[in-house]
Order: sequence, then C-alpha cells, then structure tokens
Amino acid sequence: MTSMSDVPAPRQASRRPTMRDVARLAGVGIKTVSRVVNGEPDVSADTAERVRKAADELQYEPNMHAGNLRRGDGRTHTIGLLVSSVANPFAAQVHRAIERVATERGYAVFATSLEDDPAAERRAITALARRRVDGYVVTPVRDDQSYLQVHLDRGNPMVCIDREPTGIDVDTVVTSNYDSAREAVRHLIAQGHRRIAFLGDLERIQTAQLRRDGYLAELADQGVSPDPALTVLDLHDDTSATAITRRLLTLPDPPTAIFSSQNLVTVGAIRALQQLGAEHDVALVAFDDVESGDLVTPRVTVVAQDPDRIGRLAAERLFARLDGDVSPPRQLVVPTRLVVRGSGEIPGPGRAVATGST
Amino acid sequence: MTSMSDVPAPRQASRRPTMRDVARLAGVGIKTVSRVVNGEPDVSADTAERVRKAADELQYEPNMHAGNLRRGDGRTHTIGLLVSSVANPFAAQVHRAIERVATERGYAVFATSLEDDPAAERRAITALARRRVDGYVVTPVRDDQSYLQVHLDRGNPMVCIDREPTGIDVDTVVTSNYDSAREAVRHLIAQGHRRIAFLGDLERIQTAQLRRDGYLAELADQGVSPDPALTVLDLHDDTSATAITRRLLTLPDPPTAIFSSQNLVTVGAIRALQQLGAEHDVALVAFDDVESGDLVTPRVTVVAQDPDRIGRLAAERLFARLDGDVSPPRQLVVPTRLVVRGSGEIPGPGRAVATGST
DNA sequence: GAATGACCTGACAACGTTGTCGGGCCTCGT
DNA sequence: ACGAGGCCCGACAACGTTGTCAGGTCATTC
Repeated sequence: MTSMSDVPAPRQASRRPTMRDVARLAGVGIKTVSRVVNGEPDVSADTAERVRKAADELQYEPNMHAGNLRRGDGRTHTIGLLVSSVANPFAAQVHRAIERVATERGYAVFATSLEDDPAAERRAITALARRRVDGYVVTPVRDDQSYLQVHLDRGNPMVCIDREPTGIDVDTVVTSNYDSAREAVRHLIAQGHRRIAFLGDLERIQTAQLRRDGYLAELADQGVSPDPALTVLDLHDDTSATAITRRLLTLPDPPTAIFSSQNLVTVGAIRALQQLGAEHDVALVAFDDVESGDLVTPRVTVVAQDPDRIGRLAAERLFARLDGDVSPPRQLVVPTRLVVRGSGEIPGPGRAVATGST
Repeated sequence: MTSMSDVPAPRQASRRPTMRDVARLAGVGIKTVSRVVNGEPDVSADTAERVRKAADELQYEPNMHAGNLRRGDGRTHTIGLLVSSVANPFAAQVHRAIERVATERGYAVFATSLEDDPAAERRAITALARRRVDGYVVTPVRDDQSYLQVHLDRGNPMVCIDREPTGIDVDTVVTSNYDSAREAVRHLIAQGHRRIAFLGDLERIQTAQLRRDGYLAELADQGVSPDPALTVLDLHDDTSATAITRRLLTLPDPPTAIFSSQNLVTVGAIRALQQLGAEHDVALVAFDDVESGDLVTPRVTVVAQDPDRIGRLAAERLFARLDGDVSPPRQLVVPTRLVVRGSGEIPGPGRAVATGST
C-alpha cells in the first residue's frame, strides 16, 4: 500500500533532516526539539512524545559539531591518540584500553599511528587540533615536545605514554624501563652468566636508551665489565635482529646469554638461536611479552609490560584533567612482571662454580 | 626583557584565536583570512603575507567543524571504522592499513572495537553518525545490517570487511573463508589423514560457519565421513581451546590431525598438543597466521590471511565511493596463502598405504 | 480578585566558518 | 575620456545547533 515500487531500497539520496524538520513535523518550536533531544526539563510529557515520534520517523540524528560549536564549553567529546606503531601489539593493547575508557564516557577516539616518524607527530597533532579534540594521549617520537605547550595553555590536556616528553610538563605513564632492564640482567647474572649480549631498538628512542642504561648499570653493579662488542643498538625489525644475533653467536668468544629489549627484536633473536640450534644453550630474557612466547621451545622468559594498565591509567589521567583536576602533573611508572618460563634459566658458565667463587 | 617572570610556562589559559582575531591583527577582513588559510586565489601577495604572519603569531588553527558546517558538501574528512576486536592482531593490521590510506587523503579515522558485541555495533554507528563521519568501514557483528540503509541513502558510503553483511547491498572485502578452509583440509587429507578435528569460533560468527562448511564440504568431496565428535564450535579463546583439544586427544579414537580455524584457538590447540607431548604426532593446520608461528616446534603450517590487503582494498573502495563512484557494489575476495612450515605435514595413517589404497 | 510563581514554549542571537555578491581600484583598448 | 574587465577585498547571510530571554497559561495564595 505504502510502497510505490518493489525495488529493495529507495535509491534517492534523502536530505539529512535537521531539528528544523523535526520541529515542523511535530508542530513545535525548534528549541523544544533541542530540549527533548538533550533531555532538558520543562517539556510537557505529550509534547515530548510528539517530538520523539517525529524524530523517529525522520530518523533524525543530532549534529554534534553544530551543537559543540554553539555550546558553552565547546567540548567535542573526542580525544586524539598518537601511537608509535600499530604494527606493535603493545600499542594495539594500549589503544584498546584507552578506547574502552573513552567509550564508557561517551568519547570517541581518533587514533593515528606514527610509525616512529617525527614529522608524523607534528602532522597528526595539527590534524587533531583542527578537529578540536578535547585532549591528547601521545607517544612522544620527536626529541622536543615544547611546541605542544600552546595546546595545554588552551585547556586541552595531554598525557604522554611509553616515553617521557621533553619540553613540557604533563602527566606521563611509562613502564619501569630502567629498573626492569636491571632486573632482567640481574636474573641472567644469577644464573651464572657474565657474557650477556644486549639487543636494543633504535638509539633515538628513549626507552631503548633507558633499557641499555639499566643493562649497563646492572652489569657494573655486579662487577661485570661489559664487552662493547656485545652491545648492539639500532635494531628495529626481526630480520636485522636475526642477522646480528647470528653474528654475535659465531663470534670467537660468543655471549652465553642474550637480553633482547624489544618485541620484534626478540622474534629475530629466537629465530637466530633456532637456526644455529643454540636455543637450549644460550639463555634469553626478553623485554615486553612476545605473543605466544610460551609456545616456543624453550618457552621465553620475559619482563612483561602491562599495556592494558598503561592505557587505562593514561585515559583516567586525561579524563581527570578534563574534569578539572589541576594538581601538578604526575609521573606514573607501571612495573613489569618477570615471567619465568625457561629460556632465561639456562645456566651460564659461572653457575657451576657459583657457590665456591667470589 | 620581554619575559616578566621566570616561571617556565605561561599558565594562563588563553582564549583560542578565531579568524576574527587574525583578521583584526592583520588589519583585513575576515573573509580574506579565510581565503589565505584555504589557499584561494585573489589575494595580493603582501596581504597574504600579513595574514600568514598574524595567524602564525596567534598560533591560529582553523576550526574544521565550523568550516564543514558552512561548506557546501558538508564533508568532515573523517571516516569511522568498526573492528571486531582489537585484541585480534588481524584487526590491528587492518586498522593500520586503512589508517594509512586515510591519512594520505587528509582523512582522520575513528576506530571502535566491538568485541563482537551486537549491541556495540549499533551504539558505535550512532556515535559516528552524530559526528557526521563521511563513510564507514564495518565488520558486521549483528545478524542484520538493514538498519544501516538510511546512512547509505544519505550519501555516506559503507564497506564491510571480514564478514558479509545482511540486509544491505554494499562493497565487501572478505577472505576466501570457504575455499581456504577446503584447501587446508585437502592439505591434511593429502598427508594421509582421515580423522581431522575442526576447532571453530563462535557459531554465530559468519566466518566461523563458512570455515566449518568448507571443512565439511572437502571431507565429503574426498569421501571422508565426518565424525561429529571431532567438530567443535563456539570456541573463542585459548583457554577453552586448550581444554577441548585435550579432551579430543584423549578420546578412545582420537583425531590424527587438527584444523584450527581461528587465531586464539590455534594458540590454545598448540598448548594442548605440547602439554600432551603430541605436537610431533598430530598434524595441525591453522587458519589465519599466528604471530611468530614459525618459532614454535614444529613450526605451524597456516592458511594466512592478508589483513593489509583487506584494509587497503576496503579503504580504496570507500574513497572511490566518496569520490562519486556509483557502480554496483563489489564483493572482493582476498585469497589466502598456504604457508607450509611443518606441523601440517606430519603424515597420517593413510599415508603409508596411500599409493596402494583407493 | 489580583498577585505570585511554577511550568511550558518559541523568537532570536550567537558559535566560527564559507558562499555570495557587490564595490573599489587599476589597466587597457577605443 | 570612457567603458570593460580583471583583480582585490569585505559586508552579509547562512550552516545546525544551544543559551537567553520574554511571554503565555494555569493553579495557588492572601
């Protein structure tokens, strides 16, 4: 009866209805529609009902942008997230945790992957600022963040994650990189290792430096003099890590243990160990949990980060600021968890004589 | 000289400058500022220079929302992405591919994780519609998407990924679930297996059904009658998968091979195999590449999806629609790649007599 | 019976930007 | 000298919504 033809879908592009259209159909003023849509008081029950029916019939969806423009606080209920690289499962987990908190509060999240490119950081911030996000969660990639101060001054809070920012004083949520690296190395030394190789990410990445510093500090503390030949930096993917690890292991005086300080690098190291059949002879402790790290043989001992907690804390800090918290910025350090699985407990040469020595 | 104190940062919250402010400072009309900011012609070189300097001095950032509101096409240069679950590395990869294409075109991406919750799908769409995204990339979760037709009619294109939508006719980009499942099973049968277990995801998920259908069809085609006891559905995480796999393997007449049809389920299956020391005796082929699947022993043979290609194709389709493409919706099927690594080549009982039998 | 106040409603301006349009100036051709 | 046309520029309305405010109706109170 009502259908005029039997094509499955009405193809004509309908104009998007506005409050004006709803008002006309319901026979009320436009402001009354606004009141109903926003649940404001002072609308009689049956007027409200009429408006709701009209809105329903037109499939009206309010335009948040128009509303935010006029509204006093100008909030867009949107936050921006800058993540180092989506390739990294760590970042994906953080993203998810943040998104969950945001959704609960009616916020939407713009996520951008920087792929560790400093230029991308600026570009992303500009794009977000033009879209008037209320706040930012940033993984610093450039070596100076002072250019972000203006956004803080304008009332848009910011929380940095994973790495400490430079040039601005904001809430940060980071992993205990230095201490956890020390713990990993301490663990290996306790198994009797002295020649411990370090496999590090790009040196310009702060966490890579901190983990290396922790590595060196723990060696020093335990009276082990580090062999520069065993400290490798600037690895960023599994292929290069495999190559380097192979070279280290075929050295005249090879390491008896490896501390791998990043996810993909660990994968590369494991592959190299397997290729040389050394996986049961050379100990391995990895920073950051490697997916299904308990499936490989031997199972991988790791210092596991807690990306879910990092994301949640960052989001909570950001929303606290948006809610008006003006207390001094906090530096939150999220501890890691040493997960003992086997690869890190392969004994070193010092083990046999450990009790007798020193 | 110019600094009045030595606090590091000017704490006072500055009002955000508008075009009006820039215009006043540059001594020009507001429309002229608009012209300069948008690179429109008909502004003299030195006026433009003055405007640029003023904008710079005030650190002016144009308000895209206000612009979009007034602008003819009303485009927000924003797209929405609904992903099944961020926990899944597959989704993370897709997300990244889409984001890359979008960023190239000056688009920002709202990503929402549905965690396979049907209610979340509707909520997310509403939130995106109110923010007036230009288009959608959707992983269907509900069993009916016809409620989305209205957005199509209003000129907001949509591309579905991973699963076919129901009730709407839009571009889709999916993996060759059925055919690839058949290929996996064919591979196992070729190794001499007859008792092949199937481990499936939640039955309400379409891809899970397709993979099971492929599994059953290939068995039938090869004259193998399926044992219902070996077909398990509704697994969704590694823990339950481990439990089920253990039970299957301790059956009086256990399977000699396993086809695991989802990522996390595969992890659970591998764990069970290892726990029972059966990883070298029972063959395993998995759907969807499992991260570091070539690190475990034996290395895992998989039918690998191509999430990067899926994401890229989806984004390209969406932008083509936004650019005015009105050709009939396309169904793009992205093939998988059989990656032979070892676990799938463990011979079955039929193998020894394979040449003599039939 | 008039004043009070609670309740309900819509006209109007404003948010920050862009489309439209008209006007001033200058150059050029006649 | 004058009109045509190109270049530059700004006043004004409009996008879709919400804040403000004034006004109308009705029951209650003295």
